[in-house]
Amino acid sequence: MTVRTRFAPSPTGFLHIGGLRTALFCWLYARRHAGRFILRIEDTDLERSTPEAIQQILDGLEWAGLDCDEGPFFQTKRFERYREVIEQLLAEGKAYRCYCTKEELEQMRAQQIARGEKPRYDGRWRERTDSLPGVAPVVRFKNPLTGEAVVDDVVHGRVIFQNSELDDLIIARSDGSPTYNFCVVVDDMDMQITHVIRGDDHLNNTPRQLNMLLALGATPPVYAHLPMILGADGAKLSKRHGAVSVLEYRDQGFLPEAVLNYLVRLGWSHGDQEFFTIEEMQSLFDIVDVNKSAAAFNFEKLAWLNQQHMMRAPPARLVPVLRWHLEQMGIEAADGTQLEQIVVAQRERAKTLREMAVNSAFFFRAPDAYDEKAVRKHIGAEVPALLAEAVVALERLEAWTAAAIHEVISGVAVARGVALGKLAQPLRLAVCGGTVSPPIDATLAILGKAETLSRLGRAQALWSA
RNA sequence: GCUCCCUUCGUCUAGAGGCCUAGGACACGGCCCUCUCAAGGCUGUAACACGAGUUCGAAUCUCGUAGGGAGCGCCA
Repeated sequence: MTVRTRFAPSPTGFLHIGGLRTALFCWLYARRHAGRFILRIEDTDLERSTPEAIQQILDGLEWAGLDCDEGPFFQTKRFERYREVIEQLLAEGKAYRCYCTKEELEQMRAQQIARGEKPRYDGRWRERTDSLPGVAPVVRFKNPLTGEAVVDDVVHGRVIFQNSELDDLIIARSDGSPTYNFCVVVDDMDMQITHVIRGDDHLNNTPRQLNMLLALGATPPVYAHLPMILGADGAKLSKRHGAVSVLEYRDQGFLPEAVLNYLVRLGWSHGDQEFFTIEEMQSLFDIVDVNKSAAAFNFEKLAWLNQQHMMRAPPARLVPVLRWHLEQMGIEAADGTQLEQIVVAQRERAKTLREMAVNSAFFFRAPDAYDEKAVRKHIGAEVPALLAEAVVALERLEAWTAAAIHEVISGVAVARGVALGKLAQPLRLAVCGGTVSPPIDATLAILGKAETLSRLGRAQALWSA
């Protein structure tokens, strides 16, 4: 039997990082077992579902590279099918119409809570066959009164629920529209889902779904309930924790493979390994290795992993991403070769591609000011003469490569009897306006001879005065 | 309130009864490397929630306690 997993988000907001983790585990499990990954949009809540949210989810998954094999399916397009199954259950006596009003139910709940009981429907219409004129009924599923629902969860082990704890849930609203728990059951059955992998906030829904599946004569899927992802403070993940939407990570300069690598290690591990390529995740991931406890999101570790991925990726992989971030800053960088050199020079000194773009702006824009503190520290009385000598030597240089530049600069330093730093820092300051850049030889090589000399000239004029 | 779930360094985790003087990673501190910043190397601080029990032996098994979370909707 081929493995079939599904990711079933509801389009009531953007795709958030917890949802992406769930999607990732579903996707990895399907890929690992040469199965199928199915995308299903659970949009039965007509009030809150929006087309923008649907697009956001699709964009997020595409950016992350989690491609689906089937779908997206939309529950709103399957209402006829749900109606059919509801009729079937009604006809078989496995469901019934309930004419309770919302007010009546609310009162029931209030009384139960007052008595310290678990609020639940008491089944007062379960055996009635009459109707109440003027009231549009809901349809309820006849949950077994006795016995137990046993969920053999891959991550939690066997979890047993007493049927007596469960009530008869509504499967069709008074307007006839089907409800979430019911749609899930019909869809998982129709789509022949073999493994339901989802957040463990759904663990409590599982016994109801299991009972409905059994009532419909379907073979229940394997269940795996993943631990939740918490904010850095250990509280439930929300907007105030910063980036929650998947697309924000793209905008902040994270690589999708790094985000996935970070997420896969939340709740899953493979010995002591921290770095995983997508291919490694696909071949190593297994739900039996998922642990049970919730994990707090840690931006520093994500940033570290992002850098690790940047350092190991082929430079050409990063070029278009860096170009995009530069464009966001109003910098048009046409020369791909130069961008590739920048990537190689900068990737070990930036955690994100956005940071790399910021750090690399000076390659495209001559500094309009020099860091004052640095000028005071590095531009002493001896610097103009030192710089002048370096400029002369650089002007003579034909082969403008990092190695040749290095030779020239260290040659000047040695000749003047000063440490390389005494020359490198003034050069750096002149060329990029600050004290931080890749090694000075590489920096000048990337900048080009003409631009280097032009910037040095400007600085000389200023510092000689 | 009731039901269900969870509990190893600050954080992510390794750990399937002796291999644990509890390992790795992020973060943090120190040292090294060094033209700046990084990256890298070495190194340090730091955890089995608590209490019983089972066992020759428990982070690992059982039961309690405490703390955290989820669910209990004509939301998904």
